[in-house]
Amino acid sequence: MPAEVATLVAFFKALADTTRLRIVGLLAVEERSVDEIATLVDVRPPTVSHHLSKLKKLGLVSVRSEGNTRWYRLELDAVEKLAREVLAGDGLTSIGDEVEAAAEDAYALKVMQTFMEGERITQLPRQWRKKLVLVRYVAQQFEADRTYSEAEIKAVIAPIYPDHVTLRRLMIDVKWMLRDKAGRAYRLNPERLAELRGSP
Amino acid sequence: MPAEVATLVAFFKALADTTRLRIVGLLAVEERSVDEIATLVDVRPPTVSHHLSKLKKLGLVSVRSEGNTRWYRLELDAVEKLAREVLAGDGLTSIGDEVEAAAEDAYALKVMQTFMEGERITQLPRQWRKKLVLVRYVAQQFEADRTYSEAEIKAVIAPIYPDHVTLRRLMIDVKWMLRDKAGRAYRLNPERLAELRGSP
DNA sequence: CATCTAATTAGATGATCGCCGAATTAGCGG
DNA sequence: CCGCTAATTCGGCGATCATCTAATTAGATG
Repeated sequence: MPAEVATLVAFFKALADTTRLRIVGLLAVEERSVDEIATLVDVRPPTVSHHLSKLKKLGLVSVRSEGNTRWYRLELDAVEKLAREVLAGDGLTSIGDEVEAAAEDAYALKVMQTFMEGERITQLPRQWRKKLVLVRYVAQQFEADRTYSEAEIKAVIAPIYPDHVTLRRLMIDVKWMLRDKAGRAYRLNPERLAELRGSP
Repeated sequence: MPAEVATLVAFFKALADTTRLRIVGLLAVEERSVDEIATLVDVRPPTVSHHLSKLKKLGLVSVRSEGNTRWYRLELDAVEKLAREVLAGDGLTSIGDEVEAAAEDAYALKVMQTFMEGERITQLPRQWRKKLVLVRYVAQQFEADRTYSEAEIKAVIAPIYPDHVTLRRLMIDVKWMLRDKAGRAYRLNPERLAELRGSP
């Protein structure tokens, strides 16, 4: 299973402080007491205690009591496990997918609100990705399981956007629609119908 | 060369924010514009710009201009390189060494200030590591290249700490001092003289 | 039981930092 | 050259967080 965003952020936060990273460094060498750490990194013991409790909560560090001094040690396995997730190659990519999946709809919606007014496209965006959103919207206006003549295509598109030729060409470039190689018949690409209906 | 503390902290800081990590995730999949990112992670463009500039300053991200939109991409090499330093096994350890080297003196000083008064040891600390500091101090009071009888040892230690027997035994346990196996002669361990003179 | 030491908790302060809205700059098209 | 879009910069607000001192808990010692 890929890394959760929240988990990774927590991990990075833990090491994103000079004092805390130095403490972790010390514990990577050998176990140490709060008091030792305090003098070695030059902060007061309460501060060290505070940092250690954070690290402990994440399982990066463990304690052993002896008398009334407490010996802290680094849980190297936990550290390496998390660090490895970042390296995993698709570790970051999977975060990207996660974000996209959650927000692709919102993006399409925003683009449509910007470049359309009701059912009509007011202007074609210049950015390719935004253009795609509108082309997809137009393609959704066609029915599956039938063919369209050039005139019929125009009849559907023109009310949405005057320059129907451009939009027809775009639909074909992007392969939402196929052109019959023999004559002048068009039809929706049957292989991508599900894709066209689904939200993304 | 091992990782600098400051470098690593900067790296962790960069990824230690949910929004920023999600942005990095998106860029790990494909290059994106500020505007797209803004809608996908649901913050205003100025915020995205702000984050991207931070990432760029660290070289984790690069830009390409096209018209007046700017396409950001992730520098995967840079990310992996830094992440690998953490995993390097001795990556964290080397930080520990760095901290120790810089502060071991301070630690010894503090221990001595706590448990000594002038030239005299007021009390022997219970923590082993603290005890070591004082034992080392005592060992430094002896001359190299000569031997000591038991009485002479006592003559050196007693003014510093009444229980000279304990301290003598400690010096031997820790191997600052050697006991002649035949008789009753003691001398500093010649193999560790340099260590005894140097500050740590 | 009184005392000492090690550590933690509590409360306060100051700095950092993410986020936003408003204003500004840069590129493009009529 | 004016208007539009994309992006950045600026100033400010609010939250988070590292750090400190002071007070408290827990162990060990005599």
